[in-house]
Amino acid sequence: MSSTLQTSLQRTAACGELRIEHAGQPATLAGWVNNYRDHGTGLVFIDLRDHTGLTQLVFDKEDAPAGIVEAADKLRAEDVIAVKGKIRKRDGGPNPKLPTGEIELVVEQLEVLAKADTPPFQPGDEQNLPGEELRLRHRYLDLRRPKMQHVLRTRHRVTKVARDFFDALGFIEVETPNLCRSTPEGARDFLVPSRLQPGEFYALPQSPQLFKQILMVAGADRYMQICRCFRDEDPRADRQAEFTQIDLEMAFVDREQVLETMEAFARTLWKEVLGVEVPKFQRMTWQEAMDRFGSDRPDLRYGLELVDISDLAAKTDFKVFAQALEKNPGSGHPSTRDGGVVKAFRVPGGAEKLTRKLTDGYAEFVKQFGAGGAPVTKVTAEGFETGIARFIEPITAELKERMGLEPGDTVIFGADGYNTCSKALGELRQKVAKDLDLIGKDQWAFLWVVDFPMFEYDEATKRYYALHHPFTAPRADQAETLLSAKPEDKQTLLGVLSDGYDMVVNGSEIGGGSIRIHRRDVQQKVFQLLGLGEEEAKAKFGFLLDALRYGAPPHGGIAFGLDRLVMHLAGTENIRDVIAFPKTQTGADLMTEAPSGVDEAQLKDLHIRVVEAEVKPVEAKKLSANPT
RNA sequence: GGGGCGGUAGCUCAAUUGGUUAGAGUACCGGACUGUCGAUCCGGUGGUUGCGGGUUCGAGUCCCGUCCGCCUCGCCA
Repeated sequence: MSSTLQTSLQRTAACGELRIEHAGQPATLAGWVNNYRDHGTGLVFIDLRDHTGLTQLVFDKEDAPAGIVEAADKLRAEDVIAVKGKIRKRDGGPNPKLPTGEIELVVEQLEVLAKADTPPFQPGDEQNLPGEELRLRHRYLDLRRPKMQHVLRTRHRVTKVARDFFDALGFIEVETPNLCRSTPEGARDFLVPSRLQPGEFYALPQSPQLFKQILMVAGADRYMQICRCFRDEDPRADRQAEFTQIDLEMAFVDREQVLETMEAFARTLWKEVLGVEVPKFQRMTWQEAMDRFGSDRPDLRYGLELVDISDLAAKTDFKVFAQALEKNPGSGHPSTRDGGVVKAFRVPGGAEKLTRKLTDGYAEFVKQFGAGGAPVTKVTAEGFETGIARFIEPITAELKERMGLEPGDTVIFGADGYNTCSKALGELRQKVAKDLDLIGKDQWAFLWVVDFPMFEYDEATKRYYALHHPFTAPRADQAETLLSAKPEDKQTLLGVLSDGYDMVVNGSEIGGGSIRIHRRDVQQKVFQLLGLGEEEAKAKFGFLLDALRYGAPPHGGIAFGLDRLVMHLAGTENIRDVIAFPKTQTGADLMTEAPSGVDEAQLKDLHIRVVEAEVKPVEAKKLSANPT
């Protein structure tokens, strides 16, 4: 059957909205054929789908004009049709699985708007989800799935709530450029060649950071933008090279005002989207988060807290402990010098639940974070047994007291430099929580992590790096220390705290920001410490230094990761699920087959020559990309 | 750049130690059927086991390379 070019039937209802009270009324529906149940010459059932749900259509020879049942007989999955008929209470009894399950539409008029080829997979079949590769290749089918429609709509809801919330507080949305100057710090830039200026390049923005600061200097007062950002680094389950930020900045504020505003936004979001009342956020310093959880974005939905037992470990004869404690000797806080530590966490009831197989796996697991292993032991009424029990026997009483150990617990140890030890145990803590199913459903553990160090020092390149970014202000009480410090005052500089903050929920960083530097001398000092010479700073950030010269208000802000917010609100573990057209791990869009080669003429315009040896074998790529 | 897992019918998967004609469910095609809703029943089509090479009497299975996808370390101011 050929389909029509235009529909003469106009929808009067969506497929998910008809109820028993509509029985007796006429209705016109349009949508996709989800499913057909063909009872032969006289009776056909079709489930018609749109983004709102399903309605059962009945084509019954006894109730329908001649020819319609025969036409319905030919309908297949994903055909697009419009139907007109009468709503009635179902003859065959209700289907409790459907919201529309008490009614059906008796079809009197059928229009086939588009026949569909047999689809590679059926969006209506939630039981039998195809592989993600296929879903991405046929994203138009994948997005028809009710779950994906829900995500699209959740995402819309989030941006809508954001715009309304901040508009009510006097924020204005301002667009900033996508063709930007490349910046030296931070992630790898995506570059765009300039046609008009041969050999020069734009960079796509990693964030509108400097533009929004300039807007504060320009008197915008309160700025917001929902903007795309680009970082040319390898993706992860929660990270895409191209992602979206809800970007915000406020003038004449201190940290407290920013945190209050942004916390109110997050709570509004959870209330509006999920109906969840989020209690006031906890706050935790970066140092405390690292000490207790081995992470700057701790998941507070469960315990398994890390305890420093270095002093007790020093009393044992265990070589692993002794060697760790000798690492990176020096004075000062362990976090700034990576001094050797021994830490441990208690797994309540672990003696029974943590099998040998699991704990052996943990030893392997921590190796990927640079740790040598993860010694374990079990707690008994008398002391310890198995694992490293005999080594820690001398400190039995003290260890039990320090960690609150109970018989039946397992203790997992880590011994290394502070950074490695914290990272390894922090990651292991999360793994144990998952393995033992300690994470309750529908728990929301929000917190602010504050008081980050300004700098970290990289031994390989022998220089400081900004932990957040180079425009983050030092905490007010640290400014003088910073200004008077010399680059060689390493202990002092590594101890300087910034006025930065991260919003964290369930172990995931969903927003990060800071009070910015609004004083030119402070900004210059930071550039200097980061190894940017005066000339270089002027060349790369002259516009910022100039702007700071002409009257900059104190300001600060935050950027939320929109994709991650939606992940949490939609309950998905994968960032690709909340992006309509995401890319794979090799940066490919499987539907459009981007990236692609371009014409010689285009390259010539852009003054670009591709080095042949580095071109990927296109034949092989195309062959496996198109199995059909 | 490193580590791990995967790729078999349109789709989801199976195939003993390397051994006969690579199977099942579903989809698709044909037929039957007037109350189904994962419809049912009968019959049928459908495969260069990602690609290339190697070992072997014999490879979906073993080896090497490569491509694609996922997880991850590095990276992500």
